[in-house]
Amino acid sequence: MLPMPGQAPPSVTGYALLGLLSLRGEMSGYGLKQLADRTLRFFWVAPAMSHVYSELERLRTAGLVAQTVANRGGRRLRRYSLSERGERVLKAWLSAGQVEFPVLKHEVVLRLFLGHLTGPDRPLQVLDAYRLQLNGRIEELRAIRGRLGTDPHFQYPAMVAEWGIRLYQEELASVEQVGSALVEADP
Amino acid sequence: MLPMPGQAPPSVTGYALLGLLSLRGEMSGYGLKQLADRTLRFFWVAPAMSHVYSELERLRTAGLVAQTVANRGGRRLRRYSLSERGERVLKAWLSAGQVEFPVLKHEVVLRLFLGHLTGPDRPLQVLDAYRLQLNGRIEELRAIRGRLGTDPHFQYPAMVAEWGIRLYQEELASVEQVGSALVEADP
DNA sequence: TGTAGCATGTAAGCCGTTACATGATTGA
DNA sequence: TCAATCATGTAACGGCTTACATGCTACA
Repeated sequence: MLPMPGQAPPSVTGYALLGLLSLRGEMSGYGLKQLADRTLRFFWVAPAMSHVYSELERLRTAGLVAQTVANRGGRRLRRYSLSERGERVLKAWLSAGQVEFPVLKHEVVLRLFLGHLTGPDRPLQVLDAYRLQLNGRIEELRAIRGRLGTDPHFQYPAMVAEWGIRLYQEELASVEQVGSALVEADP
Repeated sequence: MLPMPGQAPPSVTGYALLGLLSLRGEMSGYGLKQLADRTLRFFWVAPAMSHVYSELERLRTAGLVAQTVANRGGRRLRRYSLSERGERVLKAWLSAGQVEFPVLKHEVVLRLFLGHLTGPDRPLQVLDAYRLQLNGRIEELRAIRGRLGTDPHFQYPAMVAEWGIRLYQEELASVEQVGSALVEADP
């Protein structure tokens, strides 16, 4: 049940990758990275390609993923899937205790926080660029939400997509509000 | 203007610490950590004590902070302040180009995303605990906002506190909404 | 007199990134 | 035939954490 005695348990990102495998079945490291970019990125991280490979290797060593190696054109193509043990360990982790409070690394707000060093124009400029990026993200998420449809197999990812759309829309509203505060504080 | 040729520029956390020094003037590493826990934590990170010390040492080597060493009871008490060069470098960074899109590491949403492995009860439970933590955070931020008052010197931190209160309140609303979706999807 | 808070550090190690290196397959 | 995409990896390093180690000061 617990990750083998003497082995460090997977990192949260490790568990997240196991979760992606549970959702989509067998896939390559490359494919997993693509999937992470469409999912995990919005609420966890977009792991680097090399990170995905090293993490998969660690999970394989721990017996949490199974690997099948095929030879195509003289090179090996690996495909990974969740092992039974992997599924047990993942479920145990999901059901277990403490969930960390979210961590936000928000450079836009850092710029606002240090506004006394620049005056209000710079935060306003940054906010403006941020607004554009937010609109882009909302579009991405809407497209993803659309593709998920009403298939009950993807109902949880669909909820997450909707959560994200809402979050970014609210960020947009905050941008407006902070913008007004900055303009008023200008003199 | 640029951080010395041949020296790596500070990390964002390095700049953030410079910013805290610019806001409050001379202080100890210990004090800086306390301040970070009341400010940076909400939109960047809560750096570990040892990280604050190592970062200050790096900034000192780069000539961005000045250090004064006093002897009290046979041991050295160090106090740090922003150097002129530090202020120039910080302002240059604040005014410069690309601001990264915020990164969110949200374990609560990760649990929701993988709901197919647990069923809706576990995400509901997690959401419930999260609601409590959010209320706590909102209280903290309100207290901080209150202490900042209307002093124009702290008007930007005050805006950030207000932004945070709003963010967490919206998270609370999202928790309600996701909760309803989970209950409806239950069967 | 004891304990909570102030204060400073070192060492080991994990998580994750960038840069570098290589090659096959697909489709325009 | 060329470029984009699929695909797999290694090396070096940065940022940050945990664990460990130490000792003073204020105050109840």
